[in-house]
Amino acid sequence: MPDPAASQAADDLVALFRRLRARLRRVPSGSLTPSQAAVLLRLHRDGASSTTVLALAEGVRSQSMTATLNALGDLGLIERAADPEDGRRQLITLSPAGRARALADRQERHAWLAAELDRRFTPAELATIAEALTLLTRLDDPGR
Amino acid sequence: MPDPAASQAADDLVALFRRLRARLRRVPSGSLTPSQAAVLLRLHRDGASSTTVLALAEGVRSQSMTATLNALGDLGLIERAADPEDGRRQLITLSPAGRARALADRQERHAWLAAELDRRFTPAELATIAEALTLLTRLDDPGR
DNA sequence: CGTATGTCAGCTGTACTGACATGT
DNA sequence: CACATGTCAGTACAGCTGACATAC
Repeated sequence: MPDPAASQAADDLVALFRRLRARLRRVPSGSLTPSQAAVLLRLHRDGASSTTVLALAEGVRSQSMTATLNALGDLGLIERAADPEDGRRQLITLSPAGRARALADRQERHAWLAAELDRRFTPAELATIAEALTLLTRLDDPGR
Repeated sequence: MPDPAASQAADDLVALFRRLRARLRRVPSGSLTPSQAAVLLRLHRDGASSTTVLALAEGVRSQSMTATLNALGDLGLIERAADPEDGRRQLITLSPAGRARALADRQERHAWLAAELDRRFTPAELATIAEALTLLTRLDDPGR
């Protein structure tokens, strides 16, 4: 039987997720879908990658990542090249258009949420939130 | 230009959401889908309701709620009755089976997350998290 | 041969919009 | 009539599994 505080926090976390997710979905965000934007940003931050690596990083299956990459490819935002060292692998990089889009989209995507956080919370409250978010990333650590 | 701390928190919040959502999705949870379970729990907590009211509470359109309610109806977990005071409205209540399922599902659904929180965090850290979650619900407040 | 990478096809869950019947 | 409630049909997104080709 876990700590009642943990049980309460679990309830709150799930409830917050459901409601905030619906809220975030309604924020206009360029023409890219959320998963497309996430991959674009990751490529911009971490440089060239591959389907499998991106899938692991985003926590999805490689098949799902393939679909996202196909969409980004159709939009001309990424380029694929065979890895000279391993013919199975594809090196995926941002096209020039993709680089520009990553920057623009980042601005647009987080503007609403950042403004809301800034507007609704004091610096002290923001510090508490930031600390909790850092802690919560532990939930996503593998295994232990 | 918002506080850089707000901007950073917005980044972290979105990233945490993406990854934690994927994680939570993989937790086995009875046979009910997440949205079905959420509606069942709400009916159990708040009593009889209607399609429109439930849709507003869950932050979805009435058409989407209709689909969820149809699924719950097919499972025999809810009952619908015409509102005697307004023929357009349907009074939706839990069936006896629905009441039992709501309780059982609640246990099962949050067990994993509560155990993880309990396992990975100290009481002090849990307190920080609980405080931040309380703060963050403000984001979902209407308007101000 | 077994393993790893990546793709395609098909399914599910969830929400959306538009069109519409019905009741107030 | 306008308005509210609820439904059905069609579509989009994002994940999943299974089957498979290809390269190591």
